[in-house]
Amino acid sequence: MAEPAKFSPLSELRIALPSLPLRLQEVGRFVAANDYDATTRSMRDLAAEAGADPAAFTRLAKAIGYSGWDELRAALTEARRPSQTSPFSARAKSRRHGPNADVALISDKLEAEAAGLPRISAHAIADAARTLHDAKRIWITGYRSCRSVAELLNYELRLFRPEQVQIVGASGPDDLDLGAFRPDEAVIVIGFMPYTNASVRVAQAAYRAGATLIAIADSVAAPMAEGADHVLLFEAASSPGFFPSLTGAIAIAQSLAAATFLLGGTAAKKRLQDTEARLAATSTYVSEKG
Amino acid sequence: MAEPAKFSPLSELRIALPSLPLRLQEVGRFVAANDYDATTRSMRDLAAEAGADPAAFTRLAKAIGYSGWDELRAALTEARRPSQTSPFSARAKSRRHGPNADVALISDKLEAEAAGLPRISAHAIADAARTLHDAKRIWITGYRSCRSVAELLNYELRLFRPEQVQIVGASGPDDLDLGAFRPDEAVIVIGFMPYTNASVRVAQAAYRAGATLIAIADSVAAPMAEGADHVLLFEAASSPGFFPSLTGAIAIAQSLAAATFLLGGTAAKKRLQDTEARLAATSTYVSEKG
DNA sequence: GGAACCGTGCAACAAATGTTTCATGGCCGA
DNA sequence: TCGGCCATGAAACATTTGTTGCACGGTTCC
Repeated sequence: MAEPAKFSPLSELRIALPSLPLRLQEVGRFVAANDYDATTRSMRDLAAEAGADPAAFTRLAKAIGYSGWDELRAALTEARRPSQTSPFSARAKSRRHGPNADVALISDKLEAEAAGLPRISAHAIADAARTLHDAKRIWITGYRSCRSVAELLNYELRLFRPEQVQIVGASGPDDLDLGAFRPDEAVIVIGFMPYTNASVRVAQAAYRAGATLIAIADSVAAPMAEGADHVLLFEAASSPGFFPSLTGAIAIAQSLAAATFLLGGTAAKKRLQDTEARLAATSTYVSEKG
Repeated sequence: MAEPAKFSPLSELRIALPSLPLRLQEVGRFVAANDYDATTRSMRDLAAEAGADPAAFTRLAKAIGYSGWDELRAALTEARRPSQTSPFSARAKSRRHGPNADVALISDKLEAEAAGLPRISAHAIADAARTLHDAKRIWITGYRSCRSVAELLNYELRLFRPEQVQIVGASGPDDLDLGAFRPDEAVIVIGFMPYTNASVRVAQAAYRAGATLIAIADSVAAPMAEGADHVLLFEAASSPGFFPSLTGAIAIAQSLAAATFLLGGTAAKKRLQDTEARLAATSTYVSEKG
């Protein structure tokens, strides 16, 4: 009965709309306008809100080629499913061959990463920064490629909070640090799939010690995010086929450091100036020439 | 019963997760990982796929403060509602002097960084990758916050070229490495204003030794870009007032690594697979569960 | 060692779901 | 004007839904 849907269900609906009975048009428009509710709420619920008969929804579905409302809704649900990376994969495939296929791939990668950045929640970062501001001490963890993110965060935070920030395992085996977590401290764990056992251990230790746990991960389902007080999400898999992308994690780390710095007020500002002055005094930097 | 949800339902779930019974944790993780299906499909369906008892879902919902699964699902549904186009609304609201003006700042920062990424030249990266592919050995340099970029590049390149990549100064004073540069080797120097003397010294040493010099910098006028065979530019100052942004540099580093990997062909692929297999064998990663 | 407790799966329950049937009312063609 | 047709709403239908009571097995605490 239900022919394979070549078009998106919403398109099918729009196309068939004009040739439908009056009431079905009404209901069809309602579905098109509220397709999210259509996938989540019940048929009777929708009927009540649309001021129509429940049966009209079943009839509508059959009128445009589905076996019933259930099947239409299933199609709508699949059409809305997130993480559909189809646009990129399709494009990457089509461009794969050619003289400079690698150039196209790099462009795609950059574009994808740029698209991923704005999805990061600024609110979540601001909240996490407040936590860091209140913490007596800040521990940072990241393994494998996430180590670079951890070290960047460590570096920037230490610019204005030198003695209160530290990477887990920096001064000896990780295990020694795990026992040092205290309830008024904050522990930041950075990781994405596949997750390293070590990072999960750190997160669990932080949780057990009662320390505030901040997870920077690619999913709320990440094991280090369990029991975390703050979870900052980034997209690691935005570029197909290559290593996972870290730009999102870097952006989060830098935003987090900047927000924490702002909360520090004049005290943080003075610390930063002191650090900069010391670096300048030891002639770390190339002197500016006219 | 159902208290007003201050946090997102997924956050509540995550926070409560560790203190839950074993089987409830299991289904909780499943819900967190498949929250879209959780809002659209039926409880029994989910239970079948998760290999758990349907009752567990009801119990999970009650355990974290909801009156039942229906209410939890309703909360998840609302949290996912697409009309929440946070980037614009959040910024528009808090743009003024509010309690959290920092949120607006973070949003701006992220947006600015996203806008900066596509300006990176894919061609320049592809050319530089070709150089790296031909190099007998690859040296990497970055100081201060650029150290994280250097280490990420080092990490990713070593995944498929273990013995030919190394950070300058990794095994002793920098000066020792400076004398080791050879004409058939490549040296990558990463830096932005203000430039550190050390990085400039490395660049000059590479130039004198006749090694191929690749500069990743914020300007063609950067001192380490003088005499460089390849200059990859990124925008460091895109966010006003804060620390310079490193997302551009990270994006370049990752694209560079990916492009070099592609040039490596099957040999590089095999190396990477070997590395991954070794990591898996030593149980570095959290084992995936069905 | 016994008792109380908790976590867990199974099965039965009432409620809600999507579907179908039926009766009604309006419309057009004869 | 009549007869057939179709759109429409209400009610009855079989399923499926989320829930709850109960029994079993393991653990903990006297």
